[in-house]
Parts: sequence; C-alpha cells; structure tokens
Amino acid sequence: MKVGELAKRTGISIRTLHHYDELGLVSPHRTVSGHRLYGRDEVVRLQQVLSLRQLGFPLEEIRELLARRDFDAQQLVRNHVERLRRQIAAQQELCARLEAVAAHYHSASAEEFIQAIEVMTMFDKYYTKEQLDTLAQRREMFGEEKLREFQEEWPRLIASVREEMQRGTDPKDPKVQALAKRWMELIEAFTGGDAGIRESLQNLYQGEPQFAAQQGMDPRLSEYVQKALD
Amino acid sequence: MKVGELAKRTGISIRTLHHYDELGLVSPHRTVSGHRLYGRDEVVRLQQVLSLRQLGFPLEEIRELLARRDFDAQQLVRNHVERLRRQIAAQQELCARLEAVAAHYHSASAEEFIQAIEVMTMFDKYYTKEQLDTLAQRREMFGEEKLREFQEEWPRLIASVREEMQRGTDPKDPKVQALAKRWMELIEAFTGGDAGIRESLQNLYQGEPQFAAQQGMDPRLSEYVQKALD
DNA sequence: CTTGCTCCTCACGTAACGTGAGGTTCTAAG
DNA sequence: CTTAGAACCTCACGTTACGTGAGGAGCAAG
Repeated sequence: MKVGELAKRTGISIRTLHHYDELGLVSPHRTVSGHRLYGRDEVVRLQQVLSLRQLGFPLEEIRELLARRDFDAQQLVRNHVERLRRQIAAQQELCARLEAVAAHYHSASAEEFIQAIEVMTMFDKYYTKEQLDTLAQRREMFGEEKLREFQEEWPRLIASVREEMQRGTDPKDPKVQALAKRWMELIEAFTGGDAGIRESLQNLYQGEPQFAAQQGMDPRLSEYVQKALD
Repeated sequence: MKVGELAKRTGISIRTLHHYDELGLVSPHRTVSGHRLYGRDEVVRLQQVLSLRQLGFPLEEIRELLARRDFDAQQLVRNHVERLRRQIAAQQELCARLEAVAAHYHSASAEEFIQAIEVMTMFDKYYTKEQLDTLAQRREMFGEEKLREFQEEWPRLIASVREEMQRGTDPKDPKVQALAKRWMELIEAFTGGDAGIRESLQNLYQGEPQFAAQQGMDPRLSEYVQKALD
C-alpha cells in the first residue's frame, strides 16, 4: 500500500504519515524510486500509535513506549491520569469563574467586565483559598441587591473623603468622622470581622498601588482615613 | 520603570514583556538608547492583559479586545465557556477510560495493555455512544470474574474452530456444531440480543481485517462458522 | 509523448514564550 | 575618567503535531 491509499483507508492525512515516518514511529519500506510502502506490520504499528495518541500521549513518549516495551504500564497511566486531572481541575475553576463573572456582571460594559476580571485576579493573589471561600459565602448571604449597593457606594464614599482631604478638613471634624464611620461599616461588612481577611485586603491595597489607584485610593487617602478612624 | 524592574514586580519574565511589546499588547516608551520604559498606563494595560490571559484567552484575541473595547462581553464569555466545557468533557472521558484500562488490566503486560487500548479505540469507531453505554452496563452486570473467563475462552474457541476448519471437518459435524453453539452463546452474552450491537460487531470485524487478525479471526473462518450456524 | 494523478523532499507557519548569542548602555566603584 | 559588571538591546532557533504550499519526479492511460 502506498501512502495515499493508507491515508484514505485510515483517514489519517498523508502529511501525518510522513511525520510519523520522520519521527521513526511508523517506518514503511521504500520502492526503488523512494515511494513509501506500508505492509501489514506497519499498519498494525500505525494502529498502536493512533491508539496511544488518542489517549493523549505525546508522540515522543509513544515512540519510547513502543521501542522498549518493558515499561510499567500502570505507572505510566497513573502519571498521565494525574496530568489530566490537574488540567481538568484548573479548567473547571476557570469555567466557574467565567460564569460567575458573566452572571454577576450581567449587563456590564466591556470596561466593567475587564475591571471585574482584574479584581478577581488580584483577589486570587492576595487571599488564601479559605479566605476566598469565606468571602464567597458572605457574598451569597448578602444577595445581589446588597452587593450592588455596596459596589456603588464605595466610589462615592471614596470621592467624598478625598474631597474633604483636599479641602484640608481636620480628620476630627464631625463630617469626616461620619464618613469614616461608614467606611468602617463597609469594611466590616466585607470582612465579616475576619482579621486575616482585613489584613489581606490591606496588603492588596498596599502591594498593588496601581490597582488601588484604579479604585480611587492612594496612600495619602489611606493615611487620612486612618487618622480619622483613630 | 525599565523591564527588569517591572519583571521583578510583576513576576512576569522579561522575555514575555518583550513578546507582548512585539505583539503590540503592551507598548512601552523608549529611551533614546532604546531601553523600554513602562509608565502607569502600561502597567495598567499589562494587568488587563494578564487578567484576560489568566482566563485562557489567546493573546491575539486579547489584543483585539483591548483595541476595540466595544465587544459583547457576554457573548465572548459564553463562547469561551463553551470551548472550555468541550475540552473538559473530552478530557474527563479520556480520564475515565484510562482509569478503566488501568483498573481492568490491573496486572497486564505492556503488550496486553496496548491491545486493550486498541480494542477500545476500535469500539469507539464502530459503536454508537448508546451502544457503548449498553455494553458498559452489561459488563458491570457480569462482573470481573465472568469477563475474565470470557476473555480467556474466546481465543481457545477460535483456535478450536480453526483447527476443525483446517482439518476439513464438515460444518455439520456434531463437534463443529457444539463449538458453533458455544460461539453463539458467547456472542449472545456479549450483545445481550441487541441486533444493532451484533451488526456493529460484524462491521468491526469486516471493516478492520488487521484488527480481526490480531484476535485470530479472518474471513474464511467467519464463513466456516456461518455455515455451521446455518 | 503528453496529460493528469500520485508521490517525493524541503521548508515555512502555528502559540506563547524559553534560552542563549553577541553586542550596547547604564551605574557605581576605583 | 575609566572600567567592571549589571542590565539592556536585537536576532534567532527550539518547542508540539502537524497544515500547507513549492517545486520536481514517477506512473498509468490516451
């Protein structure tokens, strides 16, 4: 059988057969003019290659397997399954996240959408898994409505405080005190009083100044609020 | 900020930053001597790129997204989730199979192992999903023990029939008739009387002669058995 | 002898960078 | 002012499993 025929019968492309020949995976005989000739043995070999390929093994590994057939099949499969499991887990998490974003930012603009993803990325970086779980629970407790309110209130609150700061108002001034109180309340609502979460939050805003800036925060403002809280 | 510093602060490799520059994803300014200078805007941009990358989008798509920000975020995410789900499903099936092979061929040699995989591949090709499900159920019904018995009996039975054929025994001979009866029983046990499955089985052995040969079958033997069964 | 089909061997392209090679610029110390 | 070493630059090849021509021969039929 020449390549074309084998290709038609197996559905494998000619190029792929050439490729396998180059890699030494399936090595057909040749006519004097150089045309490849596949016999029974080569077809069997090809089937084996295809079978292993279907299971997701890289070609290089397949070649080694078929070369020295004394490998530990069990161990091999276990390793492979392990690899797959990890990939699957990662992808499932990704999926869950994407859907969470899609669901939550139901009618969000592109800008808001990217923002949301950025926030998620940052959270991943600064919170432990347990903390993220805790936060997810708290969010569920509050419900859509409340969350949206909080999200809309924060920028307003930050803007108000910034205004007072720029105006040079004394942090002890009752107006600032009222804002600071609300500030505390919102943070408490978010952290649920968890000291670890509060710390991670602080690390996040200190460690990612450009992220903080996007939220309207900066170190000076932080300091100002801190004074008012004391 | 020069590349080295940005690289340290973000944990992204210098090469990657160069790469993103080449692709026009993050385009820093340059000093007169050509060194890259990243400012606030570029860092923000980088964060966005990284966020989208983390969600598994290809860089090319990310560039388009960030270029024309009027895209439909919902649609985009849905498409992406769809892609992911398909990948996950495929990988899970793979995993399940690998484990099935590993569990079933618990102490198999490398040869048997490859054989098993080949059989699976062939089954995939010739049976529909429903038929495969049905077969899986039947296998569970029988249990490990019975299956192993069947698997050991088949080669013996095939060998016996082949012997009679080569000896030229009349298909109507009682000895051949007894073998043919057992043959029928085994096939019935396998197909569970499902006509579709029996047909697929026949297609498999007719369509994959080299597979059939590995199992010890060939067209002449088939014909002989057929005569005996009539 | 030529047409048309099949075959051959390069060899580049893909995604997202890693990893040098070889050369320039910056920075701090002598 | 010079010089060593760090940091920067631009190529450019390697990775995986092939796809996709380019350009040139072999092979059967008219």
